[in-house]
Amino acid sequence: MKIATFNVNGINGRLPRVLEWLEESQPDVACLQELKTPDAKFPAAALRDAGYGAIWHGQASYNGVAILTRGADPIEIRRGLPGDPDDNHSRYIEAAVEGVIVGCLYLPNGNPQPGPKFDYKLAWFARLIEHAAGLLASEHPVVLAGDYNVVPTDVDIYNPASWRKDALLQPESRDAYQRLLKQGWTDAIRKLHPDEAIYTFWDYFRNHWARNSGLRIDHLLLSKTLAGKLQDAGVDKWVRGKEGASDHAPAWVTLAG
DNA sequence: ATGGCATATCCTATATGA
Repeated sequence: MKIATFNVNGINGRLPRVLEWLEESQPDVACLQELKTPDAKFPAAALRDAGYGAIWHGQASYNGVAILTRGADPIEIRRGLPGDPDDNHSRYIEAAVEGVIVGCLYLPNGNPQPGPKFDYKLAWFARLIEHAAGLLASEHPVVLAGDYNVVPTDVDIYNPASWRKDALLQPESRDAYQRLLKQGWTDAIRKLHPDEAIYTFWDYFRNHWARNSGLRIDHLLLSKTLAGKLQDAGVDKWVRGKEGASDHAPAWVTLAG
């Protein structure tokens, strides 16, 4: 089974690029973030015509997450993280697909920091860690895939010095990511490529794509029960090089069985 | 400290992103 995560930065404007990627990469499951569309304008029909069933949690202008499954409809488990009834951002959706629980997440960016947006990021992260503990305790096979907005280590960015004040590199952000991993999750790309510089995001500024000045912020975390089935993991970097691309490229894993 | 670019919406202006 191939599971991918892709921050599309606007599903409607990006639809031709997304369909092109689905056709080429053929993921069985695709987690999408930053839909930037209300529920009513989600392009479900076009995706169904491409062979994918979908569930989505949209929001006008910002955020928004979806799970696509090839040749089937995802079975929704929940939308939104528990722990804060006042949080109205669409950043989490969870489904069951062929016996695997798939959590699709869009963690808050947190800039500028310090400030309320950074506080929200850390609070959301704490809620994710709490929810993830429950998922692990269930002993179900689980993948937590999405845009974590965290550069885990200095290997995961072309030049840490120029981003040292950014929310994505703060010690608090990195500590939260490590606390999550220490529950027993496996960062699939880093597990299979321990030393390689691998990026999933290149901003639109300063010719960063052409110079490969990227960041690794999109991650697929595997529960203990799935880590042993990890076969391959990578990034569809070619997607970022297309005309009209998102600033993120899709990341993916393949699992045995 | 700012801006560079891109997306979306209450669109010749503003908010957000990372």
